[in-house]
Amino acid sequence: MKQIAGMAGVSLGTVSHVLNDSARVREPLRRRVLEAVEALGYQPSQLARGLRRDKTNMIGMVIPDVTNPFFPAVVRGVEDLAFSNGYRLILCNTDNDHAKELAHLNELRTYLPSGLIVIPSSFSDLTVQAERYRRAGTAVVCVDRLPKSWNGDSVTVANEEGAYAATRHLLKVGHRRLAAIIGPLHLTNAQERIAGFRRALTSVKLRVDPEFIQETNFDRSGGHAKARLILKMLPRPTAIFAGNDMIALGVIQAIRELGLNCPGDVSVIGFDDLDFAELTSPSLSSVSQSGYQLGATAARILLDRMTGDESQPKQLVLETQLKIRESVAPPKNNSASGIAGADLRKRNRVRTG
Amino acid sequence: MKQIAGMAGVSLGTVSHVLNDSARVREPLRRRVLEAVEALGYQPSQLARGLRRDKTNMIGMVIPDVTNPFFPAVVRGVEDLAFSNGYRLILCNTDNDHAKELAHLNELRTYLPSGLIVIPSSFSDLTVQAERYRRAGTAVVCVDRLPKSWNGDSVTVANEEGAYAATRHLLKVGHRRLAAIIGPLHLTNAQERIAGFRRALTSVKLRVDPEFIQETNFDRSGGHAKARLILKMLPRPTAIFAGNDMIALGVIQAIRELGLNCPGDVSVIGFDDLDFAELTSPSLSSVSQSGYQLGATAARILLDRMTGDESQPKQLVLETQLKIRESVAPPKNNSASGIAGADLRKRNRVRTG
DNA sequence: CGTCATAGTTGAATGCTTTCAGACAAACGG
DNA sequence: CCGTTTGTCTGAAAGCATTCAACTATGACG
Repeated sequence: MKQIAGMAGVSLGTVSHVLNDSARVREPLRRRVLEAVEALGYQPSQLARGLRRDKTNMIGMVIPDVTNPFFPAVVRGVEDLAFSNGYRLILCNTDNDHAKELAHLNELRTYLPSGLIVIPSSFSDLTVQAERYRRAGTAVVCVDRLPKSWNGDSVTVANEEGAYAATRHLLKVGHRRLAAIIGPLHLTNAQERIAGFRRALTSVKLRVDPEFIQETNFDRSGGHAKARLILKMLPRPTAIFAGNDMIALGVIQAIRELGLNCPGDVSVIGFDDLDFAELTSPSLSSVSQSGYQLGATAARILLDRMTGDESQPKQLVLETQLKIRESVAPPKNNSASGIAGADLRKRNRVRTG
Repeated sequence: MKQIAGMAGVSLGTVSHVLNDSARVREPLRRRVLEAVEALGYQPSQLARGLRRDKTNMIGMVIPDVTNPFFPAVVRGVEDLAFSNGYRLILCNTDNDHAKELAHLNELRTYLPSGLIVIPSSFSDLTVQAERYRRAGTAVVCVDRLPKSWNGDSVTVANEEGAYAATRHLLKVGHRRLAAIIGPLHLTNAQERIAGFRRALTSVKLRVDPEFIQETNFDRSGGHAKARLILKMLPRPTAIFAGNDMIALGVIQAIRELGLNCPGDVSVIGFDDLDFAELTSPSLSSVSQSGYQLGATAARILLDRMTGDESQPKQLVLETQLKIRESVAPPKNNSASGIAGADLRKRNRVRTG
């Protein structure tokens, strides 16, 4: 920068003004500066700039795991908007690990990001942390799930309604013995989805055996393990609502391994409608939500905040859409599914209202 | 920091020394400083630190698109190693767009990252850019593909061998009319894969009709479009080598749409062995490579460089592994596949040697 | 007890940019 | 022709942590 000033015969201040349009500079000078910048291939140090301005052009993004196909979509949504507005993303994976999340959140702040978008892993930290960010003038938007008593901006989907619709569909095609395998219940999206599932059952006066609702991680192996567990209970459920598509994948795998057929013996419906849902065999029915939209919307709110929007916290809830594919079919007529075995274990507590 | 110094009754210099172990500090002072740090919840500004040290604890990572399932795996590999060594990732998507890549590369430098890991989108820029980074003392590692005349560190997989093995397998089960749909040929991995494909054919003295080798994007829609094109040629190929799994997905989709059967009418083999490969219908045969390994290895090299490894550039090449699943089967005996239609168009230039 | 080496501490400079207050010149009004 | 205003430009401070040279105890030794 000093070089530029020298070459253009102006002061540092002027160079800065040209670069930032922060003051009127006469055309000839302006041109000389710009030429020098060009000639030297100068790029301002974002570090120094950030230090001085108390704010960088970075947006922090904290997600559980890039490797889970749902999250990259969100990231992408954020990145697109961020990039086109001159912001860059600094990405952190928490692995749903409390401690890692805290570490990231603490360190990220010292980079003075302009904004922060979080898919929270823990139920409490963020509320405290976000307060610190806000005090430092950094807007925070929460996506996909919310920490306990979150009162800032957020973008989520209508999990409860989505799950309700999915379950209603299962009921409509004739299923009566339903099970659910859901993600960690400290996550609000898992809570809401299971609530939707329950409400649907209640709406037709059906009760579920508590053991037919299993909590696990939002991943394939979790779904697989719990599905094996559930499918060995007799009488076995004729349909399983999976908390997300990864779980659903595990469920389908388990069904196959146990020599059963999906949807013949057991119908499966997932949540997320990931790209591969229509490619699996059988193709997966799912509650569709757009990760990209989620991310883009969050970024939109953030950008607005960054440009001075001081309105009340926004808690946006995006719609979901039910996608029925091959993995859901009516139950077999006499739903023989293991009734024969309903002997010793008295599992027949599920009853029609 | 000034507060800390005040509270502990020492100078700024001492605080810094305690925090960085940059000089011996007597125990009582040291303790007082640490206590003050604790009490105030102080975290050093990474910005100021970076500015002073001419280096931040960030590692820049430039990839084509997080949304393509292969790349997150690489990212994850990098992140794991980076994080556990105290480095953070700053992630940029280029969308295979030359200009965007350049912009990212230029701006990223001004953050003074400690290292840079790139999956290049363009064939030339990086070589120039990397030189600038190196002059600034920043190590650069190239992953997955290389730009033209790259002479720095890199980690790739044995694309040529992988493609060769895959093609040999197709030949072995009896296919003679092979087609390939490959990614952009300015990318080295695409070049190498198609080279492997060709070498396999040559090795059994088979020649391919040039129109049976189609170039497109490494994505589903590309594979879909080109597959539709190829499958309408008569006689139609009995097997298609897809440049990656996304392309393969598009191919399978096209096969289905044209009322054909995979693997009955057309066998398909992909490259990457993405997670979903075993879940599609039919499950996808593929050349397996580990994105995670790729990323982790690159990060390893980078970390070594950052701690002073000045040895010759390393050009690591990881092995691939052939995974045969349902999508490959022997061709139908009389490979009737449209010979009937081999009329007007004289497409019958493929011949056995 | 003076001297000297050593270990421990400090103050100030430094990195790069932004920004604020002030300087300067030209233009304007009286 | 002088005082103001307006429009440009400059110089220096500030932001935060690191680091180097310099300084002060501390203790050893003669």
